[in-house]
Amino acid sequence: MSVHERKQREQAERERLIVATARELAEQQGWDAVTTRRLAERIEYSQPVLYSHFRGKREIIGAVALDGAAELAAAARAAASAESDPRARVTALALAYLDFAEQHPAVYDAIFQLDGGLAFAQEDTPEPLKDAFAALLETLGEVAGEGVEPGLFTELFWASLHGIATLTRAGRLPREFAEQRVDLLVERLAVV
Amino acid sequence: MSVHERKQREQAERERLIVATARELAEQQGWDAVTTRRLAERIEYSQPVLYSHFRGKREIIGAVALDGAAELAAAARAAASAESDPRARVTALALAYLDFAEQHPAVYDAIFQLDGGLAFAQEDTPEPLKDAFAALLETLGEVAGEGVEPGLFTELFWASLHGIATLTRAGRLPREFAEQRVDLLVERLAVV
DNA sequence: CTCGGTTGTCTAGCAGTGCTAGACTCCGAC
DNA sequence: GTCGGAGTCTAGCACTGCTAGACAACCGAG
Repeated sequence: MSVHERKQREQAERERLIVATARELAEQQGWDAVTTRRLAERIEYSQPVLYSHFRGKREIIGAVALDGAAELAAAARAAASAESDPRARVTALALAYLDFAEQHPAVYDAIFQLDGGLAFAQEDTPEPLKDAFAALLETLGEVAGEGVEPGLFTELFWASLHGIATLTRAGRLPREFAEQRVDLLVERLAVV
Repeated sequence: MSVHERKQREQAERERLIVATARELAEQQGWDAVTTRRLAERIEYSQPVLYSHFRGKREIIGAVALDGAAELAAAARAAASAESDPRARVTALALAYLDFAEQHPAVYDAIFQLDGGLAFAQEDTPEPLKDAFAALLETLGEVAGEGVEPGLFTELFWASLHGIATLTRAGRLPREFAEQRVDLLVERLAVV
């Protein structure tokens, strides 16, 4: 039995290696550079090995997305917990979110932009994704305002952040005045 | 000379055909299905002909984006002009924007999501893109509120709409309650 | 009305993509 | 020590964007 267990351990180990390498490659050179050949070469196995762990490239992206979602949730909670005033918390959360998107564009894309074959906003949504939303909800729910469903408010606030993040990164929004935009967003949307 | 002119006319005609066909194909089957081979087949020419009009696929996407931006601007102005009350105008604009994104996902992607090799938010930004932003500014500038730069406010509002549009279309946001989200956005962001 | 040259178009091919069938090797169980 | 199966690789498929070079068609000059 222990042989079998060792093999399983090695299997899991290699799976982590694949995901970590894919992420690294994506962050260094963008997702376009993450080809199955290059990925295989980096992990020092042949291409077909990838397919014994994942159904295809899409599932690898999905795996990176799940990892990233957990980190995003942690970053959001860390930023929020550093502030006591509700409004300051929201600002900190927003800045942390945008910072994550800026610092880890490839991971952000894996989560929100690319097709990782993941289900969103459904019962079978993977836990890390649900939890990332929950992390936002914890802080944003407090400033939804009376008569406004916290979930709906969180969705809206999140969508706004997502729009800012993606448009900025794609060069559609000037980086100038980024902070003013966030301030204005918080000032108007958040009800104290 | 007239021979030369005729050739130029035919050239321009065929260029329109390429762009229109690319758009049609993208709207029918998504941009992934828009390959140079398929596109060439549909316009009943061989692949290299595409490259005598455009440097590559990216420029074709860019051309579709410019067409689309003009339409988006027109749709925005049409929606806004149908309302006299500033707040109602903003709501109408927002709904028109989201409706455009929903009805023409491929074109919307060409403008805001894909790389069409276009410059944004710069001096050399193509006119249709500038004009689309101007169309938003016309209506949104009115409700920026005191002491808030209309351009900045428009960018923020637009980013929010963009976030809603993309997250909804990617299945990240439930279509349910879409209208409530817009109402909330307008209610909070727009200052009458 | 013919002929040369330009202009336009096509065929064929390159290097790359995601993915897979089938051969092979190696290792644990008997 | 041998056998069977798990694990891995080589080689290849059908596709991608893009291009070099052969070819044909047509225009203007004589």
